[in-house]
Amino acid sequence: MRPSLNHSKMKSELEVFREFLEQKGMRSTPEREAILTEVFAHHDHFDVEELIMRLRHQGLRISRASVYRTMPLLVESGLVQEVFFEDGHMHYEHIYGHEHHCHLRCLGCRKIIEFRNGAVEEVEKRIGQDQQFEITGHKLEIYGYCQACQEKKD
Amino acid sequence: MRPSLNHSKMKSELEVFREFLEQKGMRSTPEREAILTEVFAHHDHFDVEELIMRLRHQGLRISRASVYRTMPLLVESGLVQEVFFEDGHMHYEHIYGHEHHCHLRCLGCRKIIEFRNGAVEEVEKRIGQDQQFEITGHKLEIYGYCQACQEKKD
DNA sequence: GCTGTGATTGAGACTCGGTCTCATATATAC
DNA sequence: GTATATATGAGACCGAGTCTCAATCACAGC
Repeated sequence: MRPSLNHSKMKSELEVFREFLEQKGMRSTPEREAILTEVFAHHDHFDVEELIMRLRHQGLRISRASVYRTMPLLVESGLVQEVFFEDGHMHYEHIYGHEHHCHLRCLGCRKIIEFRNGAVEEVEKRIGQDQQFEITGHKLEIYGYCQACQEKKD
Repeated sequence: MRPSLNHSKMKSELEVFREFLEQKGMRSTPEREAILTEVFAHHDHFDVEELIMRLRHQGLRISRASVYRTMPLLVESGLVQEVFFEDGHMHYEHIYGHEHHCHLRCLGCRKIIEFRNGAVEEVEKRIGQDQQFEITGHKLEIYGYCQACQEKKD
């Protein structure tokens, strides 16, 4: 479902992550790389507890602390982004290798619909210029009711 | 700074809140109304702890539980919105009587710049039509570096 | 390849935002 | 005024995320 970019000339996420760590004077460790690999192994939104379960399921016993410590690194490196905060904890998705997209959230069934819309990026660019702001990213979240839930309401 | 609408023909926030509560079969209480009043007494973003301190400062001893219980009501009634989750807790602002605006967040100094841009709303409307979604609201948060922090980085 | 050392990990204690419980109080219907 | 269902307050509780510190490990320098 999620549109992918042409990967032929792209660095792998592992390369990107290693370079990011090196440039920060941090070390590449099996734990960090296993977390990265698992994050990119599925294409859905996830939260940290889910990720830990998936790692456990692989037979990898990486501590909760390490996973929590690694998440901000993945975000800072631009490989992953925070999507939304719900049910008391943050939800993430990997974004490296995917075109930027925004989220429609149904308040009825909690379904998330992803969509791409170039106009958003253009508006963003203009706003940055107006405000003399160097934009590094944005989060657009639209909420409401999906078609099915609109019908249920009636 | 924040653009206000023409209030001449508008219901007061208190009226809106009372109607909202009645329509939900809930009661209007002095605690709920004091919380509402305090929320509308200042024009900055706030978090629940701050709000509780402000209420205490007024000599009002409303329990944390009541304040936490009231916040979702204010949000659901459309008087208040969640702005962003930061430092481990949610931040709010009152929106009733103000034009819709979005937020630029500086990752350097954490400053928040509010701005209004009609193009965002138009894009949103179009997206809703495309996806057959009934849109009730949206949150656009752009992050990056303000002019001062850009200079500091060099 | 071995060594030294500073970064990293893991286990579990800890913090703190937010929720829940339940006895008491109170808003509203009659 | 009375009945009753809803709301409040105090504090216990929950759970996401952080911190501590001893043990381990990645990597630079030899």
